Amino acid sequence: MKTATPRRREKEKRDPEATRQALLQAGAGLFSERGFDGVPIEEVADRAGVNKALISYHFRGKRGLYVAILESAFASLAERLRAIEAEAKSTRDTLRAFLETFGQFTRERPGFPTLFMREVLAAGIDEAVLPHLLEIIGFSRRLAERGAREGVFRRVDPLLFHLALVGSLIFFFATEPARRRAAVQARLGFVLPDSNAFLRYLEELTLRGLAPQGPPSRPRRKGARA
Amino acid sequence: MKTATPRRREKEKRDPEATRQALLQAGAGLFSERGFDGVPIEEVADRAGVNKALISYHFRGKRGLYVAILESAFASLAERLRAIEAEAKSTRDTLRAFLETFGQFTRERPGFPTLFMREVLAAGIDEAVLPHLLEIIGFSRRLAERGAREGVFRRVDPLLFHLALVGSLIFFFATEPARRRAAVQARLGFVLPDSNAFLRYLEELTLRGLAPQGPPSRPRRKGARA
DNA sequence: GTCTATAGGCTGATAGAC
DNA sequence: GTCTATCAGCCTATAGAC
Repeated sequence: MKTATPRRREKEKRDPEATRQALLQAGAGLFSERGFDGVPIEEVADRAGVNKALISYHFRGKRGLYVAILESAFASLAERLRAIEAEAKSTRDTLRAFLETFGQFTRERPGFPTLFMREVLAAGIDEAVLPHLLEIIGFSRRLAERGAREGVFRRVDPLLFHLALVGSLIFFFATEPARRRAAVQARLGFVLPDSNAFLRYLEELTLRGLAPQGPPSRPRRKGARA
Repeated sequence: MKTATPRRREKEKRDPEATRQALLQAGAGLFSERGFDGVPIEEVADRAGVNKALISYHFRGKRGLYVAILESAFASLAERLRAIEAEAKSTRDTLRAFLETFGQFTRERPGFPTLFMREVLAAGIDEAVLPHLLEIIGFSRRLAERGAREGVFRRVDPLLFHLALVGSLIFFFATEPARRRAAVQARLGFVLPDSNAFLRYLEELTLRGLAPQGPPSRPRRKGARA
C-alpha cells in the first residue's frame, strides 16, 4: 500500500517552505513506524522527494529534523487543549472534548501517538518538547481536580487520573497501526476495534468509575450540558 | 547509578549457560532503555562481561538475542496468567491477582514493560512472541466475559476492556523508568506516583466503572471471596 | 536552495587461534 | 566455548558545483 505521499519529482525551484514541510511529513511517518534509529536519512529525503543533504541544510541534521517533528506535534496538541479549557465547558463536556480532540488529532497526524509513545519511552525527554508535555499533563490533572470540586468525580490523585486516562489513550492509538498491520499480515482472528467505540468506552469508564456514588446519569450522547 | 550487574571478569572457563543468561539479562536492560537499534552489540557483551562474538555463537546474531529476550519474558508472563486462571478465583480476585502479578513481574524484570511496549509499536510483532501475546489478550478478554456472566461487570466489548486495562498498565510501567530519570535530571515539580497506588486506582476504576448498577460494594482489601 | 560526490565513523558478523 | 583481529556495509554529515 503506497502512502499517499506528495512526492516532488520535478526540479522546479520551489518554495523552500514546501521542502521543509515535505521533510517534516515524510519524517513523521517513517520515524513513527520505525523509530529514530531505524530510519536512514536518505529514505526520508526520498519520500519527501528531495535530496538528503537538505535535511542538514534545513534542520541541522537528522536529530534536528526529528525534534522539529516532535515539537510541532506536541505544541499543536497542547494548543488545542488550551482551546478546550478556554471554552470553559462543564467537566463532562471537557472530558468529552478532550477525547474527541485526541481522536481527531490522531486522524490528522496518524503517526503522532506512536511518536509520543516513543518519546516518552526514550532515555531523556527532549528539552523542546518537555514544556508541551507538562502542559498536556496539566490539562488532565486540572480536569480531575475540577471534576472533584464540582462533585462529578470522587477525589482521586490527579496524576493517577492522568496516567490511567492518557495512558490508555496513547496506548490504543499508538498501537493501532501495528494492529492494522498484524491483522493483514497474520491469521489473527480478532476484529479491529473501532476508535470511536474505544473513546466512548473510556468516557463511560471514567464517568462511572469516578462517580462519587452511583454511576452518573447515563452520559448523554448529544450536546449535553451538565 | 551503576546497575547491580553481575559482571564476569575472570577468564575461568564457565558454564556456557551462565554466558547465555548474562547476555539475556544485559540485553534486556539495554534494549529496554534504548531499543534494538539503539544498542551496539558490543555494549551488551561488555555489560555481560563476555566477548561480543559470543552473541553470534549463542544466539545467531543480534536479532536472535533480542527475540530470545522477548520470548522468554512474554512466555513467563503468559505462564503466570495461566496459573491465575487455574486457581479459578472469583472475577474480583482474578482482577486483583492480575494487577498484582503484573506489578510483581515488573519488579522482577524491570525492563519488561518497556520491551513489551516497544514490541507492540514495532513494524511486525515477531512470530515467536505472537502466540504469547494472544494468550495475554485472551486472559483479559475472558476476565471481561466472565465478569459479565457473573453480574460483576456490565456487558462490554472484551477487546476494549483489554485495551483500556492492559494499555494503561503497560503505559504506566513502561514509562516509569523515564519518569524516574526525568525527575532526577530535570526540575520537574511532580512527585513520582507509587506503583501500588496506581494498581489500586486501576482496580477501583475498573470495578466501579464496569459495575452493572451502582459502584460495587467497596472492594475488600483482604482475601475477599465474592 | 538544491544537488553530487565523498569522507569518515561505527557496527554486525565471522575466520581462525586458543 | 571463548576470544582477537579484521572486514565489508551502511549511514551521517559536508564541501563544493550549480
